[in-house]
Amino acid sequence: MGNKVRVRFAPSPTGSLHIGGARTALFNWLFARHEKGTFILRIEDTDRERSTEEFTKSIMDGMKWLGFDWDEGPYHQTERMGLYKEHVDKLMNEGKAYRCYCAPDELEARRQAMLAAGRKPKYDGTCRERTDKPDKPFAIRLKAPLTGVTAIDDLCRGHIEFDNKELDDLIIARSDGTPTYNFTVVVDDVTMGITHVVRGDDHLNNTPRQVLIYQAFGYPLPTFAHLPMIFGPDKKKLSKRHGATSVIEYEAMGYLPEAVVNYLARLGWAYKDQEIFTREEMIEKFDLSVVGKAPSVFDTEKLNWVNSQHLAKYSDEQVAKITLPFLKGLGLEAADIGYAAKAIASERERGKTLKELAEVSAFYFRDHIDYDQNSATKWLGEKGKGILKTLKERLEKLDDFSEPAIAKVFEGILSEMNLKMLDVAQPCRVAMTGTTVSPGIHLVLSILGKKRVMERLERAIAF
RNA sequence: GCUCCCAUCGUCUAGCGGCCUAGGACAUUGCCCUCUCAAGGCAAAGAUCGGGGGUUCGAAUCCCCCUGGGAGCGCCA
Repeated sequence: MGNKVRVRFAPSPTGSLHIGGARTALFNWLFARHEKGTFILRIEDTDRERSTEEFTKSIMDGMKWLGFDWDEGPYHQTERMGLYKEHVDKLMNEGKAYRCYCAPDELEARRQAMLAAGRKPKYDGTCRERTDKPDKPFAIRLKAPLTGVTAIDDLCRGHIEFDNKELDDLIIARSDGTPTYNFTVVVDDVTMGITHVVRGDDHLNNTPRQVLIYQAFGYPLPTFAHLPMIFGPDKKKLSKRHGATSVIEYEAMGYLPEAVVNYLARLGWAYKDQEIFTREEMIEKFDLSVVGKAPSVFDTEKLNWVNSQHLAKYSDEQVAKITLPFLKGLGLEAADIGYAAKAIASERERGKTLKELAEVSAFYFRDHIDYDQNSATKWLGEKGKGILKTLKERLEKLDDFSEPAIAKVFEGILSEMNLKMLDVAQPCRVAMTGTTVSPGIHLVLSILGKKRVMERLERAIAF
C-alpha cells in the first residue's frame, strides 16, 4: 500500500480564507478522508510583500472552524528556500535551465509588441543558446521543449492537450535568486509526495508549464483535478462586491460550519437527490471524478435553507448554547440559562441563522422593548388597551402561569367579551414583543413569566 | 489577439444512446394548518437540454461548426 493518497491545500496568506478557497480545501479534505489518505496544509508565502502572519492564522482559523483538520503542516515555502535553490542548481547543472539576461522592461516591451501584432506573448528565446556570461543580473529560465505536445489527464476534466509551441521558457528563479510560483509548486508537490493536485480551475493553464518542470526533473506526474470556480449572482468570479466572501464572515453571521461545508460540497458535486449530508456521509459518498465542470453561482438563499436544516438537528439546549454569543453580540445577557433555553427554543423555527435567531429572540431578554410603530398604532388603541386591561386583571390572579392555564384565561375572555382570538392575541403580542410576530402567544407568556408579563402589560396599557 | 476550459428550469443539480411527455432541491405562487410569523404538508408554475449541422432505428447524452461565458498568456500566486 505504498500509493496512499496525499493531497494538499496551498493557500497564499494574502487574505483570509475565502469561499472559493474553502471549497478547494473542502474537496481536498473530503478526498483525503474518503481515501483514508493524508491532507497537508502548505502556506505559499513567497510573496513577501503581501503575505502576513495574520492571514496565515486567519486561514488556519477558518479551516479549523470548518473542521478541515490537516495531518501535516503547515509548511511554509519561505522555510524551504534551500530546497528550491538545490533544485534550480540541479537543472542548471544538467543544462535544462539557463541564465536570461533580458531586462524586465525590455521583456515587457517585447510582450506588448507581440500582443499588438496579434500574437500570443511569450519569451522569444534571446538568451536560450547564450554561452557568454555578462556581468549583469540574470533570471533563470527553464529550457522548455520547442515542439511536441504536453498532455494531462485531469480527473475532473479528462484528457487535455497543450501544444508546446504555445508554451515558452518560463522563469523559475528571479534575478534575486528567489524561485517563482510554478517552480516551488512542483518542487513542493514532488518532495511532499503529493499524489493528487486538486485545485481551482484558474490553474488549469499553469498545469502544462508545471508538467514541463516535472519532466525536466524526470519526476512522475501526480494526478490533476481542476475544480470549477464559484461565481457571484452576476456570473463573475466571487468577490467582495458580492457581499461576504470570507468564511469568518459566515461564522459571524451565525451559520453552522457543517452547513457551510454541506452547501459548498453541493456546489459542483451531487449524490443522487440528496441535499443534506452529515460530515460522515459526505466523506463516505464523495467522489472527485464525479465533480462537475461548469462554474456555479453562490446562492445565499439556499445556504440559508441548508443552514436551517442542520440547525433543526440540534436539541433545544444546544441551540440555546450556540445562540447565546449572538445575543451577547446584541448587548443582551442571558443570566438564567433555563429561561434562555426555553426562550430561544420557542423561536428556533424563525431564524435561518444564529444571528437571526438571536434577533427574533431578543425581546425575551430586553428590559425595555420598543414598539414597532405600525403595530402599536394598529393594536394598542383604546380597544386594544381595554382588552389588555381585562387580560391583566385575570392573569394577575393566576398562580399557575403555565401555557394551558393561560390558554384558559384567553378562552374565558374570548367568550365573555365575544372577541376573536386575533383581537386579544395581537395587542398582547405587541405588548410582549413590540411587534405582531412571535411564537404562539400562550407560549410566549408562559415563558416570559408572570412578572415580566405584568410589567409589559402595564406599560402597554399606559402607552 | 492567441491558447485552454465550460454550457440542463432564475439558482444548485440528476442524467453518462432508448426507463426523459427531462427528475430532485432552493427561490417563487396558491392551498391546508392557524392567534401573527415561521416551521410543516399539498399543489402549481418554471428548461423547445445555448444555436445549427451531422452519426444512429433512436441523442440532453457521441462528432463537427457557431455563439456566449470563464481562465491563462508576469522576474504575482
